[in-house]
Amino acid sequence: MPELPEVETVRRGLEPWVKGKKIKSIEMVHKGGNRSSTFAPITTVQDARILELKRRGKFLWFQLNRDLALVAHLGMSGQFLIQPKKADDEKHLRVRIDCGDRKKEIRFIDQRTFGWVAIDELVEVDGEWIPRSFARIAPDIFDPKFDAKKLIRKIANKKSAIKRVLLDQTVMSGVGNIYADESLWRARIHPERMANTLSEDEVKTLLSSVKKVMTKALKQGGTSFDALYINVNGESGYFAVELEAYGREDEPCSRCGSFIRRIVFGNRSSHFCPNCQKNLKKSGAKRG
DNA sequence: CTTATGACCTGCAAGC
DNA sequence: TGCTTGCAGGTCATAA
Repeated sequence: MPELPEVETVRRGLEPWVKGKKIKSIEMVHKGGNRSSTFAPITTVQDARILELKRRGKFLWFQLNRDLALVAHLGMSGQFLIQPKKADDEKHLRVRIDCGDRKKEIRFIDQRTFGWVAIDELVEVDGEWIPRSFARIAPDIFDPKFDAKKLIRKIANKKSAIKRVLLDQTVMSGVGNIYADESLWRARIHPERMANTLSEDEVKTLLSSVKKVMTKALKQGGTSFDALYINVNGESGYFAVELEAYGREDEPCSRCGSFIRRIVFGNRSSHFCPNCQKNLKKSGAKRG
């Protein structure tokens, strides 16, 4: 569910509850997805101090005063909530963290179990120590390490539909199904266009669309369709009302009035305007 | 190496 | 009122 703007909204909401705090207790109430690292039991970080709450792409990472990190991924339905300690356990409660507040605790809740919280070891990448779980993903578009030139070259060599490339976290992280469709709509590029047929200008337009769409979404607290994505205080995000393509099948395009279409490829839905976002006849890769 | 596919899991809505 | 089918914000192992 959550893409970069939603994960960042959660990070900002959670930060004041954890930054500089000591982990008084941490408990795996119910095992989450089978992706959880088995590097160490979660209670290993008890008594550690949380120095920073960081994010790369869709991964959250609690930086500790240890050689270990506490890592979290929300998957499709994971959420962090600040709850009263005396509130009943939620049906899908996975992890409970007490950071010393007298009345409140942090809960990780996840209906679909694709999310997880785990201990991870640190590895060095580009002179920076980051958790092994996401050491291979590329920087996201807001990361100071984001290198547009390098990315443009990478995309130019991809023999795959541009939508797939946008979703590939090792190319650029943070983009998911909603913001891929929204960015492509904004850049007037068909999701099935082969990446290596895009001109440099088209790729630049696309990247600035990704940034623009995500910046706007972040200002609205992300996109909520239901209770599966909410901020740590239970509030929804309000970007859904501004969506132009995603989830708008058979509704008119706000630019030209044509009806938005939904197609399925790569096991995902793609929404686009058939008039504004035309696919080129496959002429193959450029020669020479 | 690259790219494509389906598996993982729960719950909801629509159609019969 | 069931039952079945399809769909959902993501990632990963495996196959080709």
